Amino acid sequence: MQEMIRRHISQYIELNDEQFDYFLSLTTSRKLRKKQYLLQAGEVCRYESFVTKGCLRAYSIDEKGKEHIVQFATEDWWIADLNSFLTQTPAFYNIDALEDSELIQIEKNALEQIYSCLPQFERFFRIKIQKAFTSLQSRLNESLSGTATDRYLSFISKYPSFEQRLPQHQVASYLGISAEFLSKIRQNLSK
Amino acid sequence: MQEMIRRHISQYIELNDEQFDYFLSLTTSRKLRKKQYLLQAGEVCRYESFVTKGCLRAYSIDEKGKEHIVQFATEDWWIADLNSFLTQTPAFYNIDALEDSELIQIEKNALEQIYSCLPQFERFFRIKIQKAFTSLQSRLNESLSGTATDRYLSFISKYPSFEQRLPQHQVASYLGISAEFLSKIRQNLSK
DNA sequence: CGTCTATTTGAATGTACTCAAAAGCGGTGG
DNA sequence: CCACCGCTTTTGAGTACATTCAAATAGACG
Repeated sequence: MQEMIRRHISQYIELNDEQFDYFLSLTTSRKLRKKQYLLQAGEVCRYESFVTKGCLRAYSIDEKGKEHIVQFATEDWWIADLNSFLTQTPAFYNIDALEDSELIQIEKNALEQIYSCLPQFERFFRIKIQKAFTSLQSRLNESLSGTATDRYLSFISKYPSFEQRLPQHQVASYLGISAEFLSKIRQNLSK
Repeated sequence: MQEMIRRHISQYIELNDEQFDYFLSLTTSRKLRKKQYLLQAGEVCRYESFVTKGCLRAYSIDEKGKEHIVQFATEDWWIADLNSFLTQTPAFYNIDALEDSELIQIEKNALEQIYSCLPQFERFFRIKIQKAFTSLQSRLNESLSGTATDRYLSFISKYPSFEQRLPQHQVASYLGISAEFLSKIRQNLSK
């Protein structure tokens, strides 16, 4: 599970044993049970979390009590309320586990220590966030331009495995539609 | 106008005269007339552009020929098709000028040279893109959770000056609604 | 086995879109 | 300086996409 994050980081920057051990020494690991919160809106997001096992979601709750999923994270993904983490202010999003999960976590102080000792990590997180940005932009663009059916088809082609793994109403929440309507969309597609 | 970008960068990282001059020596400046393209979908996005004057937009065009604005950029903003710029592949978005504009541009090679000579620029662009990410996330969340009226109100409170500066149908395109419907929303709000 | 949650189905409703036409506004040329 | 042209905004009628609410069915888990 440490190997997992090492391979992940090594895709973007060079890292020798000593450097990696230093990085690891500043992280902690953690297990979450299904349905357990990693973060609740209003708390400060203390960690960026790398998922080594399981599946989590970040979501907001609107005035009517409805949930809106902004991100899923499975193996090899990072998850946090980034704004809360960076500014150490109360979180807007909730994060919880959709399956029993395992994480490697890093605190803000530790991350800044890493940035100063191992500046290539600036690069690593710059690249990661750039990728996250462009895919978020494409998701926004789809939600501006396409119909719910378009977005659903795009979702299952981008993330085929999620289709198996996630309950339908979670996918509906991610797509920004009601669970009932997703059911109707699927019914239509199957003919 | 060089002063403008210097102040902008100095908000995030330390920069002495020599370093700034080196940075500047790797940039070029450019003027655009209203309606002129900075980038057309299909071209490779060669530059990240910092706006010192004027206003630009990045937008996609869907199958039906409709435009969807993903970003505006006025003074002190950066604009690019980031995915195209980073991977040097054909752009998905178009970028053009909504007003006569002036830019400071940097090419990918130049930027990488800067990253290696002045590593604090890694930090600068990491921070910039993190902010862009969190505000994009909040925009997506609004489009998942709220009605068009909510999004319009949020838009004018976040960017009051845009309201003056931009034609209404551009705002509508940014919000993901038709120009006619925005007109109807405004009519309702004014009573 | 029973309970709780997830999915499906249907009817009524609401939100936003399309198309068409009219009104407003700004710039340009005669 | 005014008339005209093009573009933006408004208004209205009809339509499409997605929601809500309710009820029935199906699955999952202790």
